[in-house]
Order: sequence, then C-alpha cells, then structure tokens
Amino acid sequence: MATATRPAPGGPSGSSRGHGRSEARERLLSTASALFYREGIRAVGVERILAEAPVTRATFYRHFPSKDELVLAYLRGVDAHIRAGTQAAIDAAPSPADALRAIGTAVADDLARPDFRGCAFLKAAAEYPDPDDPVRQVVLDHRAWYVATLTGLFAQVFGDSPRRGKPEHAALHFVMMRDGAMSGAHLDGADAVGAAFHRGVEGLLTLLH
Amino acid sequence: MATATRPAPGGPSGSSRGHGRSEARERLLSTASALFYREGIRAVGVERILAEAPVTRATFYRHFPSKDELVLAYLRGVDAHIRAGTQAAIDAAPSPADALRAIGTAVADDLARPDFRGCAFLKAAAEYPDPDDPVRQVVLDHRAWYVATLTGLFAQVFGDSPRRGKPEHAALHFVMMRDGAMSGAHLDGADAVGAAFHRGVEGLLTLLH
DNA sequence: CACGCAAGAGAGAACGGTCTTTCTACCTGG
DNA sequence: CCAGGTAGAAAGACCGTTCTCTCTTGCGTG
Repeated sequence: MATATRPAPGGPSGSSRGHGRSEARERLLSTASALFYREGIRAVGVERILAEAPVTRATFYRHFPSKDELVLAYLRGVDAHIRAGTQAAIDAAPSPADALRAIGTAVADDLARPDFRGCAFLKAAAEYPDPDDPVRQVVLDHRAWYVATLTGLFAQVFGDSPRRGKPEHAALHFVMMRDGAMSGAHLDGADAVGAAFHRGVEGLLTLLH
Repeated sequence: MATATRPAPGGPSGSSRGHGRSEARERLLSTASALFYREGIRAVGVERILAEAPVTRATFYRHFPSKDELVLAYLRGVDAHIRAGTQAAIDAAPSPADALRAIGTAVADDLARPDFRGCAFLKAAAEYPDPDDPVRQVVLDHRAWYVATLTGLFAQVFGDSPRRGKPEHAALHFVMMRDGAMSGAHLDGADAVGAAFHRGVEGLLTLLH
C-alpha cells in the first residue's frame, strides 16, 4: 500500500475510454489554463501542471503531444467560452444597442472579478512575439471574430440613422477601449478603470442613437 | 595572432575608466533593450545578448549583478526617454489642450513606427505577474506619473469651463485609449488603430473645450 | 622617461539548476 | 487482453551564474 496520495483511481465518470475527452485530460486542461492565465505561459513549467492536476508525465504526453499543443488548447478554450457568452448576450438582448451594452457590461464584470489578470489573448501575444507562431494565429482569429461581431451590431444600430460615422470605426473604438481597460485594470485599479470603460461605452452609444 | 574577431580593442572614447558608464555597458544596455522589446524579456537569454552586443560574460556581470538588474535598467531607460519626450512636448505646446494633442500625436507616431511592438511596460507587466516584483514597481511608477501628468493638463483645460466632468476621468479615458491602441496596433494593423486613437483623442478634446 | 600595476575587457570552461521530452515498469477495470 | 492510468528515472538542451586566464590601456611613481 505504498500508493498513498492517489485521487480516486477509477474516477467518477466511468466512460473514460475514448481518446477524445477523459477525466485526466480535463483536469490537465483546466489546471493548466488557470496556471497559464495567472502566472504566465512561459513561467509555468510542465512539472507545476503535473503536480497540481495531479497527473503523471506519461498521461500528459499521451493526451497532448507537446506543451505548445496544451497552450493552444488553453487559448482555444478561452476563445470558445467568450464566443458562447457573447452570442448568448446578443440573443438575449432586445436590440443591437442593448446587445452592445450587454457586451460592455460583460467586459466590466470581468474587470471586477477578484482573479482577473488581464486579457488572456493579449498576454499570450506578449509572450509569443513571433507573428508566425500558431499561438498568434489563435489570438488573431479571436480578435477578428470580435471586431466582426461588433461591426455587425454597430451596423444594425447605424441602420436607423446612417449619418454618424462608420460601423467599423465604432467597433474599433470599442475594441480599443476594451483592450485598454483589460490591460490597465489590474495595474491602475479595477474600480476606476471599470468606471472609465463604462463611461466610454455609454458615450459611444449615446453619441449615435 | 589568434585573436581574430575583436571589435576595436581600445574603443573610440578613451576615458572608460570610471565604473559608472562605459562603452561596453552602453552597448550591453542598448542591445539588450532592443532584444527585450522585440522578442520578450524571458525569451531572450544572456547568451543572445552577449553575442549581439558583443560583450563577454565577465564584462556583463561586472556591470550588472544579474539579468534582473539589466531588465530594470532597460525599463528605467524607456521610462526616462518617455518622460523627457513628454515634458518637451508640454513645454513646446502653446496651451494645455495643445500639449494633450501633442502627447496623443506622439502615441500615434509610435504606433506607426515599423519596429513598433506594443507598450514596453504593458509587455513587461505581462511577463512579470508577481505584484511584488521590482519590475512591476517600475511599471506602476511610470503609469502613475503618466496619469498624474495627464490629470494636471486636463485640470488646466477644465479650468476654463469646469462643468464637463472631472480631470481624473478624462485622464483615465485617455490612458485607457492609449493602452488599447498600444496593445492592438501590431495585431489589428497600425493604420486603422492609429486612426481610431486619433479620433478618440480629438473627440475627448472637442467634447470639453 | 621608463616601469609596473590596477582595471576594463576578451575568451572560454564549467557548475548547478530547470525545462521539455522520452522511456521503462507496474497496476487496474471492462 | 489492453487501453489508460500511476510512478519514476533519465536524456538532452538551455539558462543564469561563477571562475580562471590573457591582453590591453592609462596613469602614477621612482
């Protein structure tokens, strides 16, 4: 009985046979995601992840061919999560303007979370400066989707009174404020930056109704 | 004559005796600064810096007790450079509003530089998540100075018509747009983001004259 | 003036640590 | 049986740091 610290050998969900998703894989990904986001990608070694998952080296490399692939899975997970939340906010909003307001509120709520540490994509891009890196591609895809979504919403808002500027300009302004709020909140204080972002979004919307 | 590849044994400036600044030290700092900014701090090893300076290991550790200290010198150099440029822009401007416009133009010019890779301080903060790290302190000092400077200028502008909001709010809004533009420019395209930032600053200024 | 010496800089070996990755061996449940 | 898990050793590369040795330069002293 030398195997003392073992976390439920069988696992709760029985069907962990398929190679797609398994209990160890999910533990691995969620633990790594939290560590990558909180302490940085390069700063977190495989050893740390294995210790906190907890999972052995062999299991890790059976599910992910390399650490880089785990990093990509982490970013793709954040991307999927944000896209789903944004789409839900749009579907629930009674008007395009309200959808934009809801997206802005979601950003402001993020800033106020106690474990908020900035935008996962901007941080990842800062750690991977090579433009050809697959990590950068995921970041760029996410941002392109975000700008396109905002542009579509602003275009609908502009449809009513098309004399206040271009939808692309409004979307870029929104993203610029979001990026700034996300980058500065945990440095200058979430409350003040959140309030500034809220005023900015409100100003952008009342400017063109 | 085995010493083939040597870069001017004596050096151009003779008085390299004082331990404060020397020719090798400046080469070291400028080379490291460029590498840190372009490829990231953690990603650049001492080996790379020594090879590109070029400088030997012994010389490096004679001038800097550790790589961390070199990183701090890099950030303090950027800080000093920006403070000097900003102060010069303020002194040259005929009015506080023009000073703010000049600071905005300086930011926009930065975005358009071909070697622009984002804000050195935001990137450094992303690579050093520990709030107690000396690197974070330099970043926080720089940002506090920046916000204070902008708040002072906006307060002077508000002095004429004090009914349009608080100077702190305007300064925070300016910084938020700057951070966003700095973070997104090399991802979404410097031209579009620079134009959005310019429109944002212009809007912020015409809103309260 | 000649000499010697301290100091800055070059060249390179080497140490201890950490990182990612690979490998072998054993156990368990359907 | 075998797929997926645990356990642990270990290879190979890289990183920051320390060390020893040599060369050159500038300056004060005898």
